[in-house]
Amino acid sequence: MSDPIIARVSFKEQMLHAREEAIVKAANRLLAEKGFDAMTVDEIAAEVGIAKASLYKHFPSKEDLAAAAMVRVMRRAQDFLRALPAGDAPLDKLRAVAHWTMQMQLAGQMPSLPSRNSSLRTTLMSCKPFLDGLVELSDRIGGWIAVAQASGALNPRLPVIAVLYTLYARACDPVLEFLKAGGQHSDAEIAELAMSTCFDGLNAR
Amino acid sequence: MSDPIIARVSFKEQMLHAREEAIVKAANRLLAEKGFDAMTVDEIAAEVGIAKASLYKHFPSKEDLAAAAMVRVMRRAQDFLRALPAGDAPLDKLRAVAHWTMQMQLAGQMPSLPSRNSSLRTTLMSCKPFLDGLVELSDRIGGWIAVAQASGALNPRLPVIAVLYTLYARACDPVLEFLKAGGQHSDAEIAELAMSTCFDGLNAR
DNA sequence: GTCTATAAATAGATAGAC
DNA sequence: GTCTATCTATTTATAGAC
Repeated sequence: MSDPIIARVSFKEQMLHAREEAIVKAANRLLAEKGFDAMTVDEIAAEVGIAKASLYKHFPSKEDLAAAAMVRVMRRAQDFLRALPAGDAPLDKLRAVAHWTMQMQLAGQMPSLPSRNSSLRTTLMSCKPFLDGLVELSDRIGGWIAVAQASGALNPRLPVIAVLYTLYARACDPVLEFLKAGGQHSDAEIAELAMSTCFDGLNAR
Repeated sequence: MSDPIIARVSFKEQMLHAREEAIVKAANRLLAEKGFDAMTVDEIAAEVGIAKASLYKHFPSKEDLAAAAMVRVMRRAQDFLRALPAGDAPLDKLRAVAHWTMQMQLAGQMPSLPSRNSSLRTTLMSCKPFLDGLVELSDRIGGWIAVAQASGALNPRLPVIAVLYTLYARACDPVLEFLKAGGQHSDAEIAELAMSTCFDGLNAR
């Protein structure tokens, strides 16, 4: 067997990591359900089942905790992008990403974006892991957009940045929530409708 | 001249109304800028230039004040709909409405929609003027959508409710804010891009 | 590290003088 | 009706025992 001292440290670290993962996961869920301003640290602690003071031993502030949750989502998005088959056409990759973000939202795991002058925005703009992830994400997706436009698959008259922002915005599209509240459609149908309006538009073709 | 007593009462009422209009207007602006949860009653009072206690003489709560602002926007939307030429094709009317909501948002006058379990939602769901306005608006627009689909202008495979919700959602589309922050496009160009992605989609045609 | 208890700050709402 | 001053509740954050 391995050195007992190392093993014990490793076990402790695993427990620590698991606890922090549970905290960030709860924050992620509440961030999706009600947004940064409306959610409280008490709720997060209650959902994890620990005292609020314990939570503050792991994260220095509510903003930092929320930022960690945002970084976690960013990492998941990057993992998804990397797992896409390299041979797929750029348009197919873009559609896959859009569909993934919609499924994330329908599953209650996509944070609603912070309002314009929220304190969370300030923190995120100083959060290197988040910004780096955002830049890498935007570069990859932006590249696919440009190629898809050149090949005639995407409308070439739209600036790349406009298409990119539109895809980001559709990840938080309230239409999904509206239709889900209506109760007339399954999650799969809702995602298909949103995909259609996003890529094909409302007009007939 | 008219009866001086009546004239004086009328003048007072005009002042009262003007004051309340100023309050609601400030609330409307802040509702658009940072949303219901993030804005404070102190900010509203400061913007109007009155004491917070005075504000509470006009409106019983923050929720009621915000609801009044929402009703005001609803009334403006109804006025816009009624002013549309009766001879216009339904699709043109739908495009005109969408364009109007985008201009409202670019002008900082479109309230961002309250998060799922905000106390404002509860108040709005009990606010008859708002609900009546919403129903009338939805009926009118829904009728145009159905006709536009029957005439082959709009995609007939989309449920009317999905198109309606999409138009509502695009009134608060964060893409407009993103592009405006980018500083590369004028408001008119941004509105055109949003109109194109909404009705024509991202795909080439 | 986790807890209970509490501090410190903020925000919605009100009392009471004028 | 408007103001100043204050109340009450909530929320972020911390102190200190274990």
